[in-house]
Amino acid sequence: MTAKAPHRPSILEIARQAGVSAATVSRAFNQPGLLRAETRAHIEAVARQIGFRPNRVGRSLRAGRTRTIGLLLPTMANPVFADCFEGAEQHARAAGYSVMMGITGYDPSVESECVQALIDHQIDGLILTVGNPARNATLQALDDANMPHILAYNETGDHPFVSVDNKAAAHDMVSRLHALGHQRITFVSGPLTASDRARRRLQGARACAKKQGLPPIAHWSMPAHTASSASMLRDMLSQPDAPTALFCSNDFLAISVIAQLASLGIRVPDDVTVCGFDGIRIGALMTPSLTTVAQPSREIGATACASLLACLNGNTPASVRLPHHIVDGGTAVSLSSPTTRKARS
Amino acid sequence: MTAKAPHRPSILEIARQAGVSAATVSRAFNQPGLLRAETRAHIEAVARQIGFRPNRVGRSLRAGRTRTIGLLLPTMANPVFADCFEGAEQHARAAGYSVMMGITGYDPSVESECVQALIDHQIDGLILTVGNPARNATLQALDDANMPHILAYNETGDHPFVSVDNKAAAHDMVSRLHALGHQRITFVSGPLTASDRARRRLQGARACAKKQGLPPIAHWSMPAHTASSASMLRDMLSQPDAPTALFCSNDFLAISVIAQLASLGIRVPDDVTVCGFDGIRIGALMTPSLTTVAQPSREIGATACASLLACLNGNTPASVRLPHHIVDGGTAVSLSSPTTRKARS
DNA sequence: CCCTAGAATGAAATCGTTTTCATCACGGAG
DNA sequence: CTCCGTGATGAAAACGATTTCATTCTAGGG
Repeated sequence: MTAKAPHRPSILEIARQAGVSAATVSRAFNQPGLLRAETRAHIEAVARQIGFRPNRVGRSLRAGRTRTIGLLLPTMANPVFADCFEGAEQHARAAGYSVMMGITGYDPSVESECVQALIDHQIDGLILTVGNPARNATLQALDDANMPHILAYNETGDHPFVSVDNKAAAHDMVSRLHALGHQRITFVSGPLTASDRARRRLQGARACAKKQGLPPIAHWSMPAHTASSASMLRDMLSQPDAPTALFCSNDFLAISVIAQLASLGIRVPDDVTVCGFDGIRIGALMTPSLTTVAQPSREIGATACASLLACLNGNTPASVRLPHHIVDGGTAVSLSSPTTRKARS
Repeated sequence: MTAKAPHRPSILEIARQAGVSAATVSRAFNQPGLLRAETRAHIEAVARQIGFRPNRVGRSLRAGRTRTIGLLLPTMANPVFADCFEGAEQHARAAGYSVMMGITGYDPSVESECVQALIDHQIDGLILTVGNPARNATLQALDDANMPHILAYNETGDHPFVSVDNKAAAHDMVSRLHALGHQRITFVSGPLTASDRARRRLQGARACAKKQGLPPIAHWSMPAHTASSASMLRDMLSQPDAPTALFCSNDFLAISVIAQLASLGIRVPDDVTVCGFDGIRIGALMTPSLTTVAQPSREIGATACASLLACLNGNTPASVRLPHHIVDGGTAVSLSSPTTRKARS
């Protein structure tokens, strides 16, 4: 029917055409110094002419390593992970590594299924973000399989990680809110209390409140991005001691909360201050722009990748916390001057 | 020093421990029907006890296929591609395939570099979005290498694709703007006029304007998301025949344009109507929410993957255009009632 | 002139799996 | 009783590369 299957040329074809052995062809690519300049040039010429490219599967099998790393993230819909991914992918490619992906949706069973698949593919190492790193079966499996890995965003004592200091960052944000005159601050997180990041951020926020003599920070756990959570917000904000500032555990949630408040006729920041955590790009493009604490997601990915590759070269991995910084936007204003927003635009 | 390298058990270990040959172990996994139930159970027991998992590299080498597909996208920062990716990844995983990623940043040289790497890894097929599919060297290389592939978002006569009908979609949007009373509409795109999608959308928009007797649609090409483009916007909107509606070639750009207008004190939609293209989730969460034409990105990814897998099973791939639909948001209002927005919130 | 160190190359084993072909035992048809 | 098909299994080749070991050849020292 169609043209005959094109049988990609193997190293033996080149060897035959060049009148040398397969070993010599292999050396021409891997240890050119061992060959006479003349032979090497000849082999290269033949290879180029035939369009030869070494088969990475054969190479991987013999070499015992694939020059491929795994990357396991909860979702790509959150720009935090998208940026992290880009940072890691770019770094990996620059180093000659390929990237095999898995998306877990925070589901532990998908996590281990993906990790198993990646291990089966003989990846050299893995960068991953899990829902909850404590007593996590997937991480245990990685240790058991002796698979080098670096956590991104997660923090735990048992595994190397790259993240920001979530506690300190949340501390800074609460401190900033306090400086703006806010006293009653509520921490808002998604349904997953299982998230170690949200938990640390809440801890940091509460520690700051305590240290600065603020009333204790309440914690609202939003069910989902549905309509039901809007009425919940309304009820909570109409209580006698309603908070003047909402500190959302991530930007995505903050944007969603602001949208729901808008649908209730509650204005941000005039009626209530809202801030987020992550520093996603789109937050700066909203009006008013989102006040948040930015973490360097792209660098987190790149650093995790660098760490992992170093690890593959025999170095022992070290955990890193990259710097964060507060982004002053328009969604958080001083309590005493609720018109800041107008001045801003 | 540390524990001896754990030498992942191979099929021969299992064979020895089970007292059978390697072939039999292989069959226990691949053609269980050929074995006596007793032997199979025994082998399975031994395998489970030892914790054996077949090495996909060895398997791939012998089988001539890796059960891995490539996915090459311009960026993950745009939720359109993030969603597409998730759709494809999930579909692939459900079918037992793994995904190897590449991010091109619309750079043709990165495109071909990544494709070459993927081919070297012996992927079975590839889903990709390129900057410009016409006379594209990368696509040519795929054909030459006889590598099955499906374009996502791109459209061309020479390769199978999955997309939406960009012309018709833009046509619909202009029609909607016209119905709202807008006559002077400008199409705004990014710096890359090379994008075949933006080009098709512009064509569709202009076709609609012509058909409905509107003045011809102007085309503004924004330099980048910098400050310089803001002053450009101001100048253009202060011209005598300034447009009343801006149709942005994608949501990301629309959001950026709205932010720049805000910084100029130009209100959307009160002073000018803005709409986008893509239907990214965050657009619905902005206030006012973004008017746009939504394309089913997740399904585009999933469908492309389904097409590709069908293709790997011998089917001839067919191009598909999935349905789009207009999302009426708050950024586009009727010219006669500029207060729609307040009524909306 | 002989011997040897070293450079250049080839032959063959190897990585882990699949698959073809051969072998063996067994049971039923003749 | 013989023969043969069939079901169950094993031995070995194959996939494409790398790498060890052996071999050949050359040049230089004694």
